[in-house]
Amino acid sequence: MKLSKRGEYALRALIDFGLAQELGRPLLQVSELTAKEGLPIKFLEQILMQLKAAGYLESRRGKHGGYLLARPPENISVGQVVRLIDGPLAPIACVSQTAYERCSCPDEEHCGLRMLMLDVRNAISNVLDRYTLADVVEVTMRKLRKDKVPLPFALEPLLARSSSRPKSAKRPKKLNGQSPAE
Amino acid sequence: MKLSKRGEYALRALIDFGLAQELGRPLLQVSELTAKEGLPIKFLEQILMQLKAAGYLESRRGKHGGYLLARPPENISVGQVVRLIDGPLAPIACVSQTAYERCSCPDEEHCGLRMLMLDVRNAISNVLDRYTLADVVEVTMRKLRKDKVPLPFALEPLLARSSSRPKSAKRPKKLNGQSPAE
DNA sequence: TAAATGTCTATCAAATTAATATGGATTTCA
DNA sequence: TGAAATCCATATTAATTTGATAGACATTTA
Repeated sequence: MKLSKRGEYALRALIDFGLAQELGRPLLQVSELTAKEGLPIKFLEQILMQLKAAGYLESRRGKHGGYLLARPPENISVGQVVRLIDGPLAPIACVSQTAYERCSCPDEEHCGLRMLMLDVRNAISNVLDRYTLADVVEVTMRKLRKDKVPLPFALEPLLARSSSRPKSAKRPKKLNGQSPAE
Repeated sequence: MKLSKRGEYALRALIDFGLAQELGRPLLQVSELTAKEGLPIKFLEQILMQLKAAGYLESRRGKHGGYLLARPPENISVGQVVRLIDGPLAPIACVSQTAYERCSCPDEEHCGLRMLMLDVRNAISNVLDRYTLADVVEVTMRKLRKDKVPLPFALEPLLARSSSRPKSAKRPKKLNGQSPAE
């Protein structure tokens, strides 16, 4: 029932982009991400490109380039991201809602394994398809603040003054005066 | 979130052993199983040996040998079987209850991904750890009967008269007069 | 004693996953 | 203008896992 590293990194990255946007600096460089999370940079690049191709991220090229969310986090379903990267949620193809495939058993309609795995699929979907990136970011932020953990993603890493505003900026959300970390 | 073929075959086999026991002929040969489910015989052999080593099955060697359940189906947790064959239920190791491992993220306690995946783990566990083999067999039997599907595992394949009784036989459960299939 | 079965271990092939490498295109800015 | 920093694109490889096959052996029954 594993989530692949690729899937893990993709979600970590998206969550970071969500946090970054919330904190007023939506644009992150690949190198910042790999530094914060300790991931192989070239591998992460591939993943970000895939997320971009799928419409989750957009990018700025050149010297002070980077990636940022292309859509409001409320609009990004965690389940869809997992499907993009790791394939269907269902443990076996014959119970997948999005990628059904007949399985080998002689009588699907009376297959005990299938009934069981359908329950599992639905259980997984009931989590992943209910949460959006915004939910995950929100609960993360809440927990960080509650425990007074320094928030990540300093407002200005070197210079990024002229970079664009978040696409669907919510109210700017005044933060408490934490010193940024890392 | 895949279940491996190995896990799939293991569960299919156990369900079949459960049905067979319920139908009064607990002992099945590997060849019968591969015939019914269409699986590679040598691969299934390995899996059955693993299930035997783990105490789920016992075996009879020699001419009219085969495998049968070693424990009452009520006592076989589907989740434990999946763990045996496919490893922990948790999508990532840092939320596993049975095989916890620290993950790469700098602050586990405030990791959004981790909170999310913990929910997924619990959702999966809430299905797989609640069902026993007996539950799966029962619902399968019920459905087969409701739809009047011929029940599998004829009482006497060739000769098996002298084979042992089921270990923890429940009431013999008079079946309706279906003709056996396959 | 021969046939039918499970037992055991080794090996292999294919697929998937994870990562690395290399060079190119674009932008910024000194 | 040109060098540095970044994203872009593709190819390659290394490691792991998965799925399966092979073959000799042991045991039981008829």
